[in-house]
Amino acid sequence: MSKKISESTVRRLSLYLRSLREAVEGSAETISSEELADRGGTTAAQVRKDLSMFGSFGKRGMGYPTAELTRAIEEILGLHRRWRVAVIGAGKIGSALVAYRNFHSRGFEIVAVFDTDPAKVGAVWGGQRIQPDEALERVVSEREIDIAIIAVPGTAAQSVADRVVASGVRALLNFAPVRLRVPEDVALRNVDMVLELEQLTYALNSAEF
Amino acid sequence: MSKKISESTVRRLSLYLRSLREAVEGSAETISSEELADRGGTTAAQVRKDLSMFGSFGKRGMGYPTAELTRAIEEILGLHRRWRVAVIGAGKIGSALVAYRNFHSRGFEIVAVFDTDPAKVGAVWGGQRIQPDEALERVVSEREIDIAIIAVPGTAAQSVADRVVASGVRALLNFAPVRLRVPEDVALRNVDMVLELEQLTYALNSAEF
DNA sequence: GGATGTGAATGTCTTCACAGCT
DNA sequence: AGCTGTGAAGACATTCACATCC
Repeated sequence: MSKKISESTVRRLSLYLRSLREAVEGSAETISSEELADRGGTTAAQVRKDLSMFGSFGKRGMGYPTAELTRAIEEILGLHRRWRVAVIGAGKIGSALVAYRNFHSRGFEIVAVFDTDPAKVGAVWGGQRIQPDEALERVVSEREIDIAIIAVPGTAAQSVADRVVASGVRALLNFAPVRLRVPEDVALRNVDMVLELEQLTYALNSAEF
Repeated sequence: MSKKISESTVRRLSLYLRSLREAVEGSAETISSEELADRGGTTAAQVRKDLSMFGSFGKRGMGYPTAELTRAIEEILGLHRRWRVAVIGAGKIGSALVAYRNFHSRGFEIVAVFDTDPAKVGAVWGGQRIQPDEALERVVSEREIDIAIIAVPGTAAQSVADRVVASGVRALLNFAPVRLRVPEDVALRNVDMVLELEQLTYALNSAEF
């Protein structure tokens, strides 16, 4: 165990975790690498390799104990604690994120929402009063935000990123269709819906040879 | 050229395309692999490899002609035509998608929206009347939907996927946090926001060693 | 017996480095 | 001279296959 962990491995851990939670609910005591593979869309060998990077969780001949492995993966992914999230941009996407129930149930707490539009500031969404853009730096550091979700137009995204990073945030989830520059100790993930659609059109377009 | 194209290559083509459009607007006649690399967050060699998979677009000593390369990549990605999209599920996410202006400007036309909730059916969003779930099969095939965006709860997602695939759709963009099973000739991309957040918490959690 | 954990083999993607055009 | 296009090398990821242990 304990080599360098690839991004794909981490992504698969999240998928295994989901299957494990279902298995725990279905009160299965153990689960095999093969079943985890099936549900996660990969192979049994891959599952074993991924897990072996972090330790030895299974029992030979038996499989993996579901409850224990669930806790182990939660620990690896940092899900043993709750995380404080700010949503920046109270447009349609921001609104959908604030209302998204899966965040809360998976340990993510939206504790601040921001917008530049004075008409929106002051409104209350899901218990959060929308705060003005000027309050960004102060509130982000006071409220100890762990993760900033950027849901502003592309033109504003880099500036928002710079400001939250300067205020101490080390993880960004960016919905704007632009490539953000961040210091290398800041984690960044992009959700880019047009890009996903373009992967689909590529597939459609090449399929009709 | 003309070997098997990897998913990463296609993803990068979308990013190059974005930079190219900016370059065209800035009226740059040509662009070098190095500049494309910079803007796309990759290396010059990677840009040249990616492009060389599809042809020989550059001039040695000069770089790539921006306008021509833009058209070439649009052609490769299938963006020389418009695509007909259905959004299934008129919740918060569906609502954000219907309102998302970048779709339309990038060649994606939302031509149908569906929901099971009788209270929502009949409402008009962005020019689209929300249609009842029962109309899914009929409308999807009549309106010749190319791409279905699945924005329903996880429990309903597989059934919706099966139905649109049966109605002839060959490309799905899934926002539900479940692994969908589709025939192998159907293109599928997932947008999974909890999974993205979990990649971030992994990074945060390992950073504080 | 049955399923894990893991080196070794294979496959895939990225980077290097330079020949070949313009 | 400058920058592309591309085989070859290198890095990385996945799959195989089997010894190991419950």
